[in-house]
Amino acid sequence: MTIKIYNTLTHEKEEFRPIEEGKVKMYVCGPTVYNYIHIGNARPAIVFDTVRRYFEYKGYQVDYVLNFTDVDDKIINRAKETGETVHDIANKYIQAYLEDVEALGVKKATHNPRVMETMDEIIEFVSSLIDKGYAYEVDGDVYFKPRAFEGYGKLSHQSIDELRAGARIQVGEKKEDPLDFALWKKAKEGEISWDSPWGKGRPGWHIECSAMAKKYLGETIDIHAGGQDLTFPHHENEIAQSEANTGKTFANYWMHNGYININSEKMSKSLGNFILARDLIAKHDPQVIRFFMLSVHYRNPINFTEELLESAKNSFERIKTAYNNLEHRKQSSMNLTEDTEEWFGKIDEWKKQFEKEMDDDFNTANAISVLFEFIKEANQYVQLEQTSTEVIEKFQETISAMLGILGLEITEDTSVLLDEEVERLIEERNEARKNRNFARADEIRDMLKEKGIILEDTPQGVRWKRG
RNA sequence: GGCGGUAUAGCCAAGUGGUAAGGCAGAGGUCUGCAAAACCUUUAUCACCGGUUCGAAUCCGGUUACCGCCUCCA
Repeated sequence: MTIKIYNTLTHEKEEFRPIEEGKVKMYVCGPTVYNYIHIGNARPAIVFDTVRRYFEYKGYQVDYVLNFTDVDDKIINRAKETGETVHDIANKYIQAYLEDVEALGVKKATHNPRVMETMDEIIEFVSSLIDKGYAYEVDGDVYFKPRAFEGYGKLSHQSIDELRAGARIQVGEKKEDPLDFALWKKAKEGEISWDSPWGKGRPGWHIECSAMAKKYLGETIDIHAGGQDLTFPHHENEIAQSEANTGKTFANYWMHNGYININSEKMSKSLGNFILARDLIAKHDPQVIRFFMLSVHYRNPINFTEELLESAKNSFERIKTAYNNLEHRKQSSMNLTEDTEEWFGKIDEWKKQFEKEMDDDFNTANAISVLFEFIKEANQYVQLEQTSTEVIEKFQETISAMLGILGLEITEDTSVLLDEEVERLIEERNEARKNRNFARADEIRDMLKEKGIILEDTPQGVRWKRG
């Protein structure tokens, strides 16, 4: 089965065909590092990490590039406010980003290029665009001319004349056309800058991604991804720059994730209604946060509330409970039962079903619903009179595999060994139950509950967990 | 003004032509000494109007509401 991807370029789901057999070259627009990331920034990190994981699960080798914008007005302003250097600010928040995203189960990118470290390539790129007549220099600034690039607007599906109405010229800019955008900005007095053929300055925002993608992935890449709001102008401009420069298709597939809303309103740093990823991680199990994000299709908006997160927590708990109940049932299972093979077949079917949903434009919402149906099957199995260890283990492996694709895992309880005292209490309770001294039995169960240990009596003996 | 998206049960959320997945919450039942967990049963005709079709949540037209992009933004 091939993977289908909804391509913003065509507004259709298309079968994924890699440029190079067995490989995926993927570029994801990363954060501007002037602050801690909010949960809206966390969404693409999680979503595209899941895309990557699924490709890898299917046997692809994925080159995953995520950049850091470490030279930008906001960073410069931030540095002015705090008295730190631009480098300090950037380093601090890059570190913070990596921590936050790791907590959320995001794998490390193959490359994490930074603007400061890509300056030579950027300057070379800009020069090339000037040479080819797509860009011009005015008094230390360099601008790109969208009108010179045929096909401008093809990603955002806007005609160049309609875009014109929205374009503005800011004070001090010397554009020939309002649509023109900066490739290189002349340095202001005392501002961080780099030498270039046009004097001291720094790159415009869009050019960095074109330069980095080319540097690490080549002139044509498979997938370019980012938040919906980057479609225009950022990605539109990237296409224009890259394709004007190379004459080749920049990216075959464009993927854009939906926003996270707070009270049905877009969350953004500019609106100030944001929740920092690290604050949320401190309060909630990051796995639950990830699970919550993946329970909605990546292109749809997510409305965030504490209640919805709570609901996601309970859902996720159901999966963990099922897994742990399987674990407990292992002790009372036999090596093989007559229908072992039959169960193996059934389990494989569920896995295929799960993959089918993922193949369809990474429909994690549907994949999760398959997982829940599978969980139900597992729960039913656990209650059979005779169970096979192999089948139980296969159930567990499959649950882990499905979760693994989503970047989730059943974490081992590190404090899995009972204190001797607790063990003794469970034993005592068993004795009490035998003697039908239920008052004492309940007393012990309540006592343990207060210590965070939940006892459950099953036909196969006492099952306990930390709650 | 231009472009685009969304509208499905109490809540969340899938579903692009054949009589509505899944989860949370609720109700009833089974199991249990009681509980827990689990299992079983139970809750919608898909914003509205009209059209196409044997048949539409799903296609077309219109209406309403909300949201986003067009300006830094995941």
